[in-house]
Amino acid sequence: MNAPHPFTALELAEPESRTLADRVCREIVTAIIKGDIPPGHKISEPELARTYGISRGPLREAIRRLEGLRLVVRIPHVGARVVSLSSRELIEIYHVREAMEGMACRLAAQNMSDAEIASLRDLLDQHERSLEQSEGRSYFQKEGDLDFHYRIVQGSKNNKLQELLGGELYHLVRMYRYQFSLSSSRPVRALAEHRHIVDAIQHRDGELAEMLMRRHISAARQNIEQKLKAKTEL
Amino acid sequence: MNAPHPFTALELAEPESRTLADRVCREIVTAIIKGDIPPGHKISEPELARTYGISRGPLREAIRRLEGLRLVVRIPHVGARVVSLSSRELIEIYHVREAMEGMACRLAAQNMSDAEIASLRDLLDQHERSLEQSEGRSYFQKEGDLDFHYRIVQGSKNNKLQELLGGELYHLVRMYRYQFSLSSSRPVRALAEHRHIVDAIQHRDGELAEMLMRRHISAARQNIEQKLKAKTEL
DNA sequence: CTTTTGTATTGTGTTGACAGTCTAGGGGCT
DNA sequence: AGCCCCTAGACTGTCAACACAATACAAAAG
Repeated sequence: MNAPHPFTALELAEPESRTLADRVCREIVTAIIKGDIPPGHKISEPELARTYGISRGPLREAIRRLEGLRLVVRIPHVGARVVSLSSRELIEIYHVREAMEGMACRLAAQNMSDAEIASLRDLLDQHERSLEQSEGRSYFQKEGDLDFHYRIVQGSKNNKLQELLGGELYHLVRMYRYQFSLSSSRPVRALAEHRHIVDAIQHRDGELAEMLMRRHISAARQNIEQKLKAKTEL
Repeated sequence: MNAPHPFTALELAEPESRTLADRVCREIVTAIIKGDIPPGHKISEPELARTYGISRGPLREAIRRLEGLRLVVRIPHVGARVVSLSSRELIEIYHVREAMEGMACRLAAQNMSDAEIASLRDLLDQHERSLEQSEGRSYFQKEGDLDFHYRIVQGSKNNKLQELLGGELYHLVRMYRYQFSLSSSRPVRALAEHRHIVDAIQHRDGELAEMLMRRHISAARQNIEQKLKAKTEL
């Protein structure tokens, strides 16, 4: 009944890609997100080709796709490097999330089915139990939060929103969380905010839902800004 | 001093791409946007390779990039097709624009330099003259409107916003405009709204600027919805 | 005449090899 | 000793050829 692993909702649809390039692309994505390939690291085509046991052709196509996902930057005749994480870019991403997920929430309030809303409540209950058990450090901090946000985005029934958020931004957010260990340090408060958002959606109050989501993400951003500031002042 | 041609702000940085794949990719992008390759058209690799006089290797990488730009959809072992334009997706894009450009406007109000704002006013004056001359059909309708919006996005100083809007959405918007001939049919009103937005930015009133931009795009969306409705009722 | 199956052909996925470009290291010059 | 240039190596960009999957067509059976 439970998800087999916390990534479920975030993984792309196809479980087994039919082409080498797609399969390797996905492997490299997770390798980058988990930090197995560190930020700024040079990506050597012959080396990676040997590592994954494929030729350079499919690998180059995979890299081209990674470029589209903004996970690597390519310079002609020089090569590709994993994106280096700047705190400035992280803040930028949160501004974009505030705007887009706010809109997603507004649309979700008018487009989500009652069943989806109920399922969303179940997810929050699950988070609460997980929160009590581990005293707020394990599941919720890692992928559960993104799981909630992703469901809202799905509930907007807006494909472009889903593509833009799920296709690029969330990869980067996960990457930052893994490497900066910046996972939400205010899980109890965040959970309460999540509940208020679901309430607004259930009442079909799009404006309120949007405002609450924007505040929620804005608060998370300010929390991160403050943390980063404290870090640099050490 | 003036832009050499109306596309300037929209074109990507590099004037001459150093690699075949990049060059061909850009050529195909314009071909798709202009409608030379119609929506839904099957993309045959050998055919295009002959057309552009290159091998299939770089062409495949270009297609992979087009896939990232959401201009083509690929099915493994079947091939790539140019995206087919649905009116639903067009509406979705305008919802995304409302959210993202609203945020861009808010940020622009606090981040644009006085010189940039002055330059923006010049652009609007230029639009007004062009509007008087052609009685509102030529320049402003085609790319001038997007030029204004793109400058606001640049003014936000948020790279992620620039990437997401300039990299994917604006290509699609231009594509729709070319093919549906849906260019803003309310140029005078739109220009007035643009001026109000710049006023708010100049007063450094981010909240007002965001609200005005959201209304502006929302009005454009409703205008399109109404037009599409009238079209289907014919 | 319709349907189904087998075959042929087109096209995608993949590989290996070749050519041009960038980088690094060493030697010569100031 | 420091700087510049040159050469060697590695790597990226490009091309042509091979293997397999999918589609289209045609022939035969119901």
